Order: sequence, then C-alpha cells, then structure tokens
Amino acid sequence: MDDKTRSTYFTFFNEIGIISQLSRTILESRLPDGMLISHFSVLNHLMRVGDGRTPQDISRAFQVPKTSMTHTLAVLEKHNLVEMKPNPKDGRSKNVWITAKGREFRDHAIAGMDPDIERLSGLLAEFDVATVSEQLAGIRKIMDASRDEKD
Amino acid sequence: MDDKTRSTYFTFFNEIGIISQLSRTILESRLPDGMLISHFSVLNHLMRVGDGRTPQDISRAFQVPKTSMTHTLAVLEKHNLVEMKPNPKDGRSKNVWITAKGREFRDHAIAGMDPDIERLSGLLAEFDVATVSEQLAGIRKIMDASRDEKD
DNA sequence: ATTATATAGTTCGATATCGTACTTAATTGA
DNA sequence: TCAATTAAGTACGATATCGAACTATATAAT
Repeated sequence: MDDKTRSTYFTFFNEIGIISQLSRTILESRLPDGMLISHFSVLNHLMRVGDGRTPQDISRAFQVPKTSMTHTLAVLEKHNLVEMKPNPKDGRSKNVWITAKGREFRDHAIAGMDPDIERLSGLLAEFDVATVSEQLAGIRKIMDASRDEKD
Repeated sequence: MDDKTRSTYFTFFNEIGIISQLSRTILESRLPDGMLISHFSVLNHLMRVGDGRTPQDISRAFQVPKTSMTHTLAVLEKHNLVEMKPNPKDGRSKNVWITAKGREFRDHAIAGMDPDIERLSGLLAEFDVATVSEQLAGIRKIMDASRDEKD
C-alpha cells in the first residue's frame, strides 16, 4: 500500500482521537462527581436508540467487552438510573430500561454543556461542522458495518 | 442557544466518539499482549513532535492527569521503550526519550495496521478522507487552543 | 429425548485511570 | 535573604476496564 494512503488514514484517526479526548474532557468536567463518560454514554444511547436492549446489545454498540458493560450497568442501577429486568425471550439475558431519573440525568448533562457549545460554536464559525458531521456519519456507518472483518 | 446548534455539535461529537472507539479497537487488536493505546500513543507522540519532553508536556498534550502519565511512562520504561533522564533545566522535572526499541515498536505497530487501512480505504473510497481530515485538523487546533476556557 | 455446543451474563484477578495528598525544587515578593 | 507560593513528579487508595474462567440457559445434532 502506498505511503500517502497510510498517512492520510493515520492522520485522520489521530485527529479523531484528539478531538474525542478534548470533547470527553469537556463533557466529563460537567458531570457530577463519580459520573463518567461511560455512564452518560449508556444513558444517551438508550434514549437515542430506545431502551429495553440487552447488555450484549449495548456492549456491542460501544465495542467494549461485555464484562465492562456489566460493571457500568451495575453502577447505573445502583444510582437508579437504569432498571434491569429479566428478558422474557431468553432466560440467560436481561433487558435494560432507563428510569425517569436516568432521563433527567442525561438531559441535565446535555444542558450542562450549553456554555461549552456556545463558546465552541463561536470559535468554530468558519467551519461547516454539520457537513463534516454528515461525512463522519457516512464513514462511521461503513466502519461499523465492517467492524468484524479482519485480515 | 438554539436547538439546532446544540444538536449539530452533539451529533458531531457523538460521531467523533464512535469512530474513535472503532479505530482504537482496531489498533489495539494489532498491538502485542499487554500493550494498550495509551502506550502506543505516547511513543507515537514522541516521534511526531520530538522527544526530550517532560512528563507534564505529554500529559497536557493528551489532556490526561499527570498521575496517569506517570504510570504510563513507568510501563514504557520497564519495557525499555523510553528512557527517563533528569531535566537539566529543572531539578523537579524529567525528560522523556524514546529508545531505539521504542521506535521499532511504534513503526511495527503502524505497519501492523496496513491490512486494516487497506480494507478501509477500499470501503471508504467514496469519501474524501483527506479533506475531512483537514477540516478536523482546523477544528482540533481551535479546540486545543481554547481548552482551558470555561463558563 | 439426550447429549454436545454455543451464548448471556457474572465472578475474579490484573492492570489502567484518576483524584487527593505529599515531597521536592523553583519562583515570587516582601 | 528568606518566607510564601507555585509547580513537577510520585505515592496511595478508589474505581474502571479488561481477559479468562465459570454458571445457567438456549440451540443444534443425533
């Protein structure tokens, strides 16, 4: 493979990683003590794609080991932000439901970022973030669909 | 602030986060056992921007606590991938130098991703990754420069 | 039907990450 | 000059993340 392709993709993923880290830091600094991105992300996911999913569904969506998700969900459940119920279709499995408190928490966290988004949208006025975002969504969908292919 | 701006930025950072996680998983699966993204990233950083930096410089670059960097550097040093020397300009500080073995490790890790980049560059042919990357670099630079402003 | 295999989730031990408190050295300011 | 403050790195304890092994249930094979 040619050097240019390698360097293009490597640079791309590097930029993605830096922006991801910067945005994580911003969001995390707005979350209450003890709450991490992992917790927020699961709640946000459940509201975006709908709740009642299994832990496996969620761990696959985030591309993290199921054992990590067990732990994250246990924390959320302890804080009454989600409820775990038996999966009526599969005795081994569970269904995860977000609680009213969980919805509030997520909405409040998003609202808490308003000053940051205000500031950033001013600073980034010269960029077409919406269009870049659409491109990224396309790239993400393809990467997501091919995630298990290897070699 | 209007809902559209909020949702644009929120979607943008969400896409960034997903792609970041997908690319991290790909890279990490190519690293030898026990080596994580954090280790690779530091070596890569030292080669990109030059070594001899202080631990603080590096922790600030990655926007992680200095105590996390202490640990990461200790692991790298134990594996002889970096060397820590006293900072001649500041008795409290250190300088971090990448070793020949560290350079090899980083180059080898990058080469190990070739099959993935090959595959992705085929799948993503319809996207102008280089141009998106340039946009991201611009966004990243501004975010990076304004990272400590708040409220 | 019964056994073999695969799957969902948990437990457990190891390492990573992080916040707080501490040590040591540099800098500031009276 | 020297006390007060700031800054770099580390030690330590708490939680997060992860891989391997395990339990319980579902599915497949005969």
